[in-house]
Amino acid sequence: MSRRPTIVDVARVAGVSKSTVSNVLQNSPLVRAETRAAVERAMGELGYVYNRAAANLRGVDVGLIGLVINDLRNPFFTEFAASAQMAFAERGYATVIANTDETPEMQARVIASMIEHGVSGFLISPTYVDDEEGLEVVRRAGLPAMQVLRRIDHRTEVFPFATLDYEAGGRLATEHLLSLGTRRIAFVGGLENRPVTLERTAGYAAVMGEAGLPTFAVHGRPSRAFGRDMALRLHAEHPEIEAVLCFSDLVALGMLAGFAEAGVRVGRDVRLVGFDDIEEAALAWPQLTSVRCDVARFGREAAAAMLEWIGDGVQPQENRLAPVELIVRASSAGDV
Amino acid sequence: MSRRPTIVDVARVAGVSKSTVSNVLQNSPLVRAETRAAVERAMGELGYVYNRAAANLRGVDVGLIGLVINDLRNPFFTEFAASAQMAFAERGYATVIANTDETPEMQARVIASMIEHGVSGFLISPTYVDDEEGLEVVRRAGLPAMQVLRRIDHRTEVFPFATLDYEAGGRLATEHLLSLGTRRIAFVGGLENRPVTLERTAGYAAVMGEAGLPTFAVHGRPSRAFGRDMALRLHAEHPEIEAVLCFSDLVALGMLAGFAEAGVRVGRDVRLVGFDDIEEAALAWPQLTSVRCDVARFGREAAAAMLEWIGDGVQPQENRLAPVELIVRASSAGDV
DNA sequence: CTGAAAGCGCTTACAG
DNA sequence: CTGAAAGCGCTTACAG
Repeated sequence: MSRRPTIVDVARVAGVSKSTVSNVLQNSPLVRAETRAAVERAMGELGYVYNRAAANLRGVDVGLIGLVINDLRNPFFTEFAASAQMAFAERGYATVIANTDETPEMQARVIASMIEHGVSGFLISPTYVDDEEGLEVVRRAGLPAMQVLRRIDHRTEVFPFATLDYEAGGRLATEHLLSLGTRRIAFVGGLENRPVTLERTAGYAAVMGEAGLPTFAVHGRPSRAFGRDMALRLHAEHPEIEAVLCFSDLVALGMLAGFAEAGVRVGRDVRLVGFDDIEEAALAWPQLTSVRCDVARFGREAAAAMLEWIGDGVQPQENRLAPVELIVRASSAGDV
Repeated sequence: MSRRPTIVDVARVAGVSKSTVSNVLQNSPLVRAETRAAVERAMGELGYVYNRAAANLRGVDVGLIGLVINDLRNPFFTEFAASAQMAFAERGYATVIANTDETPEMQARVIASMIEHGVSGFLISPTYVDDEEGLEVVRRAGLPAMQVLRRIDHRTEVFPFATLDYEAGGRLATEHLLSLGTRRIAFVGGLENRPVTLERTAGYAAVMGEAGLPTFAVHGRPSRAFGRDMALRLHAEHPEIEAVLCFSDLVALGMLAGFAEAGVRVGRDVRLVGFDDIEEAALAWPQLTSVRCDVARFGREAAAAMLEWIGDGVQPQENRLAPVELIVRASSAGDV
């Protein structure tokens, strides 16, 4: 574990000055081809590795992006994080990822830590915080940051916000269920008063209202367990419900299990629609109709917007809604 | 976006030298309480943030760990990554995470990038590579690295290996099925000749052999889709099979869907056991018997071992097997 | 096209 | 207990 070679070592071996080595590193057009070759040979010989910390000190972009995720274990966010990370990697950026587990304290700590590490910018899917202090430290550090999927700071002129067009998804799903002739449609899942819940519910409520129908919503943790419980409860207490639009596929998959347990045939006795279209939706039985949110593409686009901001200084638009799409399968439409 | 304050600015405001500021930063016991207080006040006033890159240059541990994951989208690895990351965060370490998507090229690139960023060590769940070059660059950089969950480099004296005791899991599951009276037990899933597959199959094969029973194995991608296909095929072509031990819960959940589709009652007509005990196992219908691999604990322990290595120089033992446990539910035992 | 020199923000002996 | 000085590995004008 001897000292790692530096540009000075490379320079000595290549018989040039360290400035020249640095120029090679910078891909400067100034340096002659033979010189470059000699330097590169020396690097290979010595096993030289670039020291970004040193470069950073001189004010160069370190090539590090901070990715702060409220719940990395949720497949939806995992997909987002993985897609964004890989898009960054393709452009030569490494990604510091942290799971805040929905705790504001964790979020504050990891953001502070990432600033210390000199990240060039942030993509943050934030935890809901009471105070508006959440992202203030980022602004003070003068770092570009985008809020994705959840907006906790209303200053979108400072922290541009990008998400999927959930409201449109809610509309599409509800219109679909109406078109099948169902009238008594419930909305299940999603924590009350969360922006995401409000958006997903809004499209549903709007379409129901336009059709002159009453809404019926039960909110709660968007988990499989909640879905299962609600399926059993709806079956027992509200057998009149003909269709359910779920806050998320996790809830819908839980309801699928709960209905199976209760002997209710999904797609026939009751129509079920999920939200997100995670991989499993197509593999469940019956297959789950769902609002597809192409989160992989969303992740790549968010990464691209961030890099454009860092690289060319073009700040992303304040609010960006990525389109969604309804994927119809057997859980809502019977034997399709 | 003016220049960020440095220790020199803090020193000026606090009326001390920059050495003293640095001593405060290092929590040196040398500095007087009042001086420390004055320095901390100045830091707060200026919004000072520590610059780790600069500290790193002086040879201090940057507090960055590299986490290289072959498939971050797989919930099993997500859980591992999230647990490890959070354990590192608790000890003040940030984590650079990269998904290599099972490609050796990606793996080589992200490892190189992390070395440039000055990580203090690696936790690597590697991609299978043909050449043995995979981790060589890490060794040359003199960095500590553990292989987790998959061993691609046999030099465990250099790259200690830690995984879960899959063979014991296979034994437990097979003994359980035998104890229920089933004799024709198949093993489904897992890519052929992968170490993980071999380990998970080994326990099954050993117990079957001891019981004087023949083995029957079908290998393939450990995905839901594969599981569903195999359920349909087994039902059609091998109705004599009484029980199935799956390579993973994903395969088992796929089989659950496939059997449902085929009208086969799992837990009665056929007994099914999964592997990993992901959250969904307990929420499927029927609930899935599974070999529980406490990957969250495994992630925390791997992180702890890494930090001990970095901090105190104690290299982890060469091969470490974390215990597993069989969780019996309805898919194998009927109405339990 | 190449080299000598200054400086990025910190830490670390060392002297006081 | 505190400060002056050197140096970590790089980049960046600038002079040649």
